[in-house]
Amino acid sequence: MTESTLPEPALPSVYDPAAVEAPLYEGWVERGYFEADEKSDKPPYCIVIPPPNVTGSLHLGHAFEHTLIDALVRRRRMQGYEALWMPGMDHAGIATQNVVERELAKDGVSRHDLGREAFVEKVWEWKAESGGRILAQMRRLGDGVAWSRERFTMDDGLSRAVQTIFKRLYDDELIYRAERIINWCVRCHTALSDIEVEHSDDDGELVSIRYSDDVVVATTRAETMLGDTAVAVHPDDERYKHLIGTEVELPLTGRRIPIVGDPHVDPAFGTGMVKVTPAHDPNDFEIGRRHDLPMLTIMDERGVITAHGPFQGLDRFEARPAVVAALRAEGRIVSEKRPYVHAVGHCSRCKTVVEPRLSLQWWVRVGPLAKASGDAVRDGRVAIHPKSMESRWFGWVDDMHDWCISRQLWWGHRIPVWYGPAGEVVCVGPDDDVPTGEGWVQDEDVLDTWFSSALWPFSTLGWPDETPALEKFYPNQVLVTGYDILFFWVARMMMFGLYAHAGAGPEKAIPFHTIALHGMVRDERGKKMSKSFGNAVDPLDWMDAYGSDALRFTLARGANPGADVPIGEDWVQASRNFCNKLWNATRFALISGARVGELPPSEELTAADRWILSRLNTVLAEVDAQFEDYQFAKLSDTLYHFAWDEFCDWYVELAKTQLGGDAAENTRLVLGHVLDRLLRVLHPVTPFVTEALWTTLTGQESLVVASWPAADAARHDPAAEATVGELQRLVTEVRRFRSDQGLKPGQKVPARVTGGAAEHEAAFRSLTRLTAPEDGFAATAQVVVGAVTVELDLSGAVDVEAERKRLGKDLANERKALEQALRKLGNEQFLAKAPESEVDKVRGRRTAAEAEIARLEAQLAGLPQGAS
RNA sequence: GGGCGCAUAGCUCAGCGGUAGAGCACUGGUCUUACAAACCAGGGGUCGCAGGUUCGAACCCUGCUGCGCCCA
Repeated sequence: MTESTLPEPALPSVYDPAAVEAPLYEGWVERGYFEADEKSDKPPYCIVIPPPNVTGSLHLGHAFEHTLIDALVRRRRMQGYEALWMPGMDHAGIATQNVVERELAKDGVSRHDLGREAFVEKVWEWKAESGGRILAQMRRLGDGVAWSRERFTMDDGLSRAVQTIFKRLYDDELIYRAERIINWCVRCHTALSDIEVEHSDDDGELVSIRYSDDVVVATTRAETMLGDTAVAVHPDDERYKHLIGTEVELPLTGRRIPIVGDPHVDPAFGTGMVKVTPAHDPNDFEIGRRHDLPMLTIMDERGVITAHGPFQGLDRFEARPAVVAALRAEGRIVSEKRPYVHAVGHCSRCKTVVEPRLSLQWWVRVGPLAKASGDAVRDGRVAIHPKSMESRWFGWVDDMHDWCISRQLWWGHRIPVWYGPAGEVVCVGPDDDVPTGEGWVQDEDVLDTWFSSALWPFSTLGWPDETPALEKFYPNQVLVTGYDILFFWVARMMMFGLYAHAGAGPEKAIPFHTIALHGMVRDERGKKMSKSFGNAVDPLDWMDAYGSDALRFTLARGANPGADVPIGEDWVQASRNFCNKLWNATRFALISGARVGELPPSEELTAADRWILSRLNTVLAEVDAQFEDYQFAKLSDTLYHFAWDEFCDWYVELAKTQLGGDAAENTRLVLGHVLDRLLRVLHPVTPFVTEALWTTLTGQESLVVASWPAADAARHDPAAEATVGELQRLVTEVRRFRSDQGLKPGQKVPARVTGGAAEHEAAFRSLTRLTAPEDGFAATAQVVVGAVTVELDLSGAVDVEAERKRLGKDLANERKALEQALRKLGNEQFLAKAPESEVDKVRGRRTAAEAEIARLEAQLAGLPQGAS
């Protein structure tokens, strides 16, 4: 049986991802592998995609998240679950409206020129033409989503879900309309919820203004003084107590405003007196409410001052220095601190400084909903992975503020509330008649995008209709998302999921059983990726250069639970190399005639065969446990080491000697068996290369629908592992000797082996290039490992100094080990208190070290003196 | 200002009570008939600092310093 008669398989010697990936993906889709059947008897496994933004394109954060989700879903599909990964996008109200308005602006057209209806029509046109680029990019990544079920938050069905839940919440008085201070973006011209505001420490100024001889206040927003309607002090502040109830004249305006006592004031900050601008500051608003103060709005929606003589028409940032200058002219500026670093809120969409503003908006009363969300985690119905993130969750849901849900936009779900001519307010459900007649108008605002995203785990499955898909796949099994949006949509999905399904009972109401949180993708130095910083990477570039599997494997390998993931090009390259390694290992196996078939009984297998099968069994069990615990980094690492360090570096090398002998046929079966299982378990993370190799190896249709390999405990073989472990130590020692001696890797050296190792002597000699002793064999050096002694004939050309150095190093290590052991054994406390097993271990270490030291000293003494 | 987290090899990270690990990078040697995107061998860490608990601490506790994140 000579291998040369076997045909060379049709695999080139280098893996070329570009040639493989696209056709494979299209084939999977065509054959419907990613579609799910809600009528199936299989247990359900459903994950909904965290909906990417319709304006977005694939970035590394998506690639990361999708890699994890895809791996989970693919594994469950292989395990026989009815696996469904729901794809889709959200309509991203502000972002999308901004994009389309920018487009229109190029032609000098504003949305107001078009009017609401025509503008929304334009947005739909834009969506059809340019939106959703990310969906095509997901195919490159290999995302196994059920394309036939793709959803969009503005679709009819999902819009109906939005209207349904709005009506229910409204009727339950969990939605209300109220005038409050909101975060106003003067550029986007809309309200923002608290979490759409990003705070940063910015340079500003702190100006202290004398309102009167007794009253000095400090502010970072001097222009707001125009809207002051009071000055507040702490009611117990002895310095100012007597002023409470008096009035002071507000400079520049001539208005007289009261001095009030309010416990909110911090007497230790500044002068202990604060100006109160109820219409332009959330804290001042509360003070204003408590003291029934007038609420004076001094800016319009663009942030332009609306009154007050000389300041009228100035932008807020122009008004600020102008007001300060005017006050200075009156000698009222006590001090100015500049720069003064303080926290400033910015619109998360456009980064414009947010203006707190009194405004009439719609709100969700989150109290009972947030409590239910906290309870679902508290009582274990919903698990958060990693558990350490739970405190973050409780910290948020247990102290959640009411959610501002109205947005002054045109793109989105319009609030289903109608106002009648006589002040009537009617909330309209999806099947209700819209009020008609003179004077009835619908609310102008639309809902926050997150309001519809919050329904995503069930609106995508058909809710509010009781569809078979909903019955089968709700609750979802897992939600995979970044810890940074735990509050954005996880909290909201929990609130709405639990509320909408409350009637189904606590177990069925939850939107998902598990929340698996991942971190942020960072660059190779751990820095946050951002366009402005210039370190953002387009994942498409890396997929082009190294293949999708390489990118996926790199991301999975970096995914420690809840932790951020640094990624650099070097690492993607390393993953590409790993894929190439798999490619070539399979290529070798095929050239060698490997095949998948029934394994012979253990008795007929060599120690090497039994060892790799034993290791495979262990690795399969480990990977299963790691998958169940969302330990993507660990499972990737486990597979990387098994594939490369154990299978390729040892088993394949050992197989080469076996293939030339009686065990050849068994070896082919073992090679095929291990490779088959290895490719299967790697498939969820690196679907493309494994598919290409596995179909070639097995001749079967696809790995996507192949079964998941189960660990087989019967293969566990400690004896074989011990045998091969000895062989590995022996081979490594001889190689070290050869390297230290400066022997060329290919150079054959005659050697005599005594003291064991008979079983694998052929393998040993092959791996170390040692030939059988010939006539006139004269040992000039020896390598000893345990009971085995290898005597080598270097034809007298021994580098004695190198040998002395090598043995000296070993000796030093052994002496150190002995010293440590003796120190412990000399400690009576250790002997008395440490567990017996621990003491025994140290005793064993001492005995072994003593023996090695004696041997090494003798060997050193036997070396020729002075020669080199 | 409040809360949370992290400081381990040149870099990025595992380990979380019993002789310090990985990947990449680095050094030396090899085109050894699957793979030079590879193979073989090697060097490299008083586990941020200071105390404490323990027979024993990278690992538990306290404080400090430096970073990061979230919230105000």
